[in-house]
Amino acid sequence: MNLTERELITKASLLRGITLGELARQYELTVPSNTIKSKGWVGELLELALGATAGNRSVPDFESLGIELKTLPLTAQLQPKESTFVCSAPISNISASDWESSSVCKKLDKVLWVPFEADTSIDISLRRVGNIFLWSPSSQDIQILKRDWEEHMETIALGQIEEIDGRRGEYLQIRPKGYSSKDRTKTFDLDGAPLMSNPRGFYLRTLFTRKILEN
DNA sequence: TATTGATCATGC
DNA sequence: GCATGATCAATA
Repeated sequence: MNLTERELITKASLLRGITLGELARQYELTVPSNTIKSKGWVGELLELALGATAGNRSVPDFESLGIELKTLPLTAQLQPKESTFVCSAPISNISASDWESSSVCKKLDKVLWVPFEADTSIDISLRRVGNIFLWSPSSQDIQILKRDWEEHMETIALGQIEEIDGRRGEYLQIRPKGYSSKDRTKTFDLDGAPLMSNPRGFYLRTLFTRKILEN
């Protein structure tokens, strides 16, 4: 049942132009009337359609291929509309790690991008899937991502998590990630003393996914 | 109006 | 609570 990379790409290419409504019908899913209560729906639909197997385990969507699936919502101008969540930021333990062994690096090693129409004027069931493509970061991309990651991790290691905001990082930013701003998770302050803080996640800026899309 | 900060759903 | 999947909405 495990597809080869080539088979996956072929399968993905067949989805070009299909509407979310058509795809949902194939899997007997109901198209949500709005995305506010169904934020992850498109991602889950594409996981089904392409046979991703990871569920909510912390492994790539296509485990045997080491490929991560990411939907990429587009504006009416076919530009990326939103930043892309990568993974949560480790703020609770100072696990001495380097870029190569980081979750961010592993997640972005191979990504199957699924661009799709996300302009709100289009009915959800009529939004079309675009040209799905397999991508890996270029060496220049990696240089910048690695630098961003190292700067964020150093700030966290110094116990300055509260200083971090979404303005930091050229390609990779850190923003809140949780159920609400009241969410708290364990971390530490600049003296190493325990502190409760808002959970955060790593996100790719739209500036970066726009560059990806252009190539 | 682009970006940062806040939020929604589900499974275990 | 944290992993998965993200988009909404206030504000600069």
